[in-house]
Amino acid sequence: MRLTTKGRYAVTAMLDLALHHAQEPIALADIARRQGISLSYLEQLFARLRKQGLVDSARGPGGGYRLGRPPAEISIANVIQAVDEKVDATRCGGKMNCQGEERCLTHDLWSGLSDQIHEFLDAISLAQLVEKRDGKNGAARQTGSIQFYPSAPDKMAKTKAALGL
Amino acid sequence: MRLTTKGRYAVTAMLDLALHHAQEPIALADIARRQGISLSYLEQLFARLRKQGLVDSARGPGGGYRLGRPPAEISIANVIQAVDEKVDATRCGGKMNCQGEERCLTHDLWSGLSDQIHEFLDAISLAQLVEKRDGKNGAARQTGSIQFYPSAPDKMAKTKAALGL
DNA sequence: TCTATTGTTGATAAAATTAGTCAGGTATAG
DNA sequence: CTATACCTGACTAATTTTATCAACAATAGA
Repeated sequence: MRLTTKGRYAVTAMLDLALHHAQEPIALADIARRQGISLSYLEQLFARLRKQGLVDSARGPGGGYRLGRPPAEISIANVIQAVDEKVDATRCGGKMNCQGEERCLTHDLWSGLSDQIHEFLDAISLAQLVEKRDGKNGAARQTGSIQFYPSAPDKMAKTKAALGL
Repeated sequence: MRLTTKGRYAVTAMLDLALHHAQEPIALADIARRQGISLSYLEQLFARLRKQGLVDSARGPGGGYRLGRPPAEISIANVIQAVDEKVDATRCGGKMNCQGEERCLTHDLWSGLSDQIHEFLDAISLAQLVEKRDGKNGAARQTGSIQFYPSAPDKMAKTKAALGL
């Protein structure tokens, strides 16, 4: 799991879409203007988001993009993975041909952590982020009260367990 | 909070050090060989880690690096922040001069999430990762039972609260 | 004490990867 | 038709990673 500006742009754009969910399709040009991201870069990102089914597109005048499924069913991890093609984190692909005991050991530790991060981000949906701030007006950062991904209770349990709770 | 290969290398190297904690200093050449990271890159990373006091260095034959403080007192977030100089995540530095309502809105959502990720990683120490696999031999990834950062119980509570628990 | 060895430190630059731009094409509503 | 907005692929810029080099520090052994 990697977390770069690319993923941040994608999440930001998807949040923008989620805020206009169930309305007319949103043109990328609007998102570009609102979020301060270049149109051409957005086009590149949305090509991938579309391939993953995270968004639907409509061409022509009045066209644009819509969320491919309800915001509650799109996790942050979904979005990031769609645009940030995964790099073989361990560099020994599934800890084979990984010579030396020490190496596999640290690689195991890292990939364990990496899994935790992934589960963490997979437990947060677009809907949650949006709902969260509907309660408080604009004070989204002070009080962090993020709920778990509701449509995947099994993952929630898993993440809770992972946190030792 | 950014999560790139650079941070991964740093964490991997620090884990390697943690595994040899309280022994002789470890030469970077050893880590480079064991973890498959270029020596020169490690030298650059460790220059930063040293400046942050996360490691101590010893020169001369038999020299190398040691952890700067007990592994239980070094969080993953510490390591990543030391090498990955922070990028202004919102691009409107603290949500000022952020024209347009929509923009600040999504930026708030993002920075809230970003804070969560940071707290999450700050709640995991090197010691925990190492201890974790001491129980199970090599099966570190299947059962994720990461404990919270023991020397910072306040942060643990904060993270728990952030998760809505 | 002198010297060879091992290893750090810092600067600089090349190679490789990633991020972002640009110029054109395609579909569609009016 | 035509204006809008998606789509695609080639291109450039920026960053990350590796490599090279020149000093410097500490130690072991003669």
